[in-house]
Amino acid sequence: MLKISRLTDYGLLASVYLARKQGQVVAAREIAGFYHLPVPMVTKVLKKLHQGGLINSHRGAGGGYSFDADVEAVTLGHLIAVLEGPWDLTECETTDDAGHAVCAIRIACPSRRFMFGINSAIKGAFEQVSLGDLTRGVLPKFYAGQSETSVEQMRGA
Amino acid sequence: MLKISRLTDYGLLASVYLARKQGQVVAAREIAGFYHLPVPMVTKVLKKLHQGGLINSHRGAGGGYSFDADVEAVTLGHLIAVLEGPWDLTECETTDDAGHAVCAIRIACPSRRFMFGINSAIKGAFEQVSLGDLTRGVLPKFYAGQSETSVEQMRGA
DNA sequence: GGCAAACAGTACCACCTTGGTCCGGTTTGT
DNA sequence: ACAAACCGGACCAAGGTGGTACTGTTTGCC
Repeated sequence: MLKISRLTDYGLLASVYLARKQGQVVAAREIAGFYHLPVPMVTKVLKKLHQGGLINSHRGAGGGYSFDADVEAVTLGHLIAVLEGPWDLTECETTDDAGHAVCAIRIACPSRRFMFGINSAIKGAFEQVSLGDLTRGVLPKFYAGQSETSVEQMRGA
Repeated sequence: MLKISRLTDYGLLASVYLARKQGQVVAAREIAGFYHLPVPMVTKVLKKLHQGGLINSHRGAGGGYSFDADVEAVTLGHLIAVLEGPWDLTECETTDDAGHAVCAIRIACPSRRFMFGINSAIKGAFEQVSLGDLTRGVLPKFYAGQSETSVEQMRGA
């Protein structure tokens, strides 16, 4: 029902934590402790981020994970893509194992074309927020005329 | 995982069907037959639409549902709000029965402020599409510079 | 060399939501 | 009176989600 999974949420928190300690090696335990989250959940999500190539892992004693890239080069869209996997608002374009469209009325469907547009809009919105924005807690250019203003202002609107 | 429920999807189809036969009374059976959907599912969703005040119901033999309003006055956002109920990308602002915030780290959370913005962006996108647009199958002003063009063109971009 | 810290991988389970069905009741046109 | 159609539930199976546990493997450090 149009919700991000909690795991993805944890992933964003972990990413921000790592980004704020850019270049440093941080153990999963530390992140879990900071946010009061179950350790296994945090390790699970960190694995995903690592497999997605967003963070580096360091095994062995004193190991952990580190974010070494440019915080501006990573977008919220990128993070969600890695954490949530490929997603779509609808099954309009989904195909089964045999490659056949899941939706039986696909051709005649009145909403399919729109869902594609809405999808793009959402992904576009995600793409406009960088990890740097997240760590700073400041809105990016994304909202026309409200560039670099605090989100608090927006909430009042 | 960021998907609208199938029930909501059915609701959109039913709305379009009714909007195309604006003012006419149509039985749930007819809509279900047209889209090859299970009748009880369609009735369920029509009930929701009726309770949400979007369509009128006519009981008794020869009864059914009718859409009598202006197709331009109803937005996709309105439809989804009725069909999906109140939703949010995250539980950032969700409160339990006692009115306490569900999220334990709400104040310090680095992504909360952004989720609010993204949420608004998505709801805004939904708000830009009218039921009339859906029935015509044409993109509205919503996409700057692509006003009133077929969505097919957009897909190629 | 051995211990412990920390990641890797995988299996497992309880719970909730979702999609779908069914049934008895009420309204109303013919 | 009868049947068509909505009304309002209860009900159930399946799948996804959140969370736990356990067994490796790597590596720093004494």
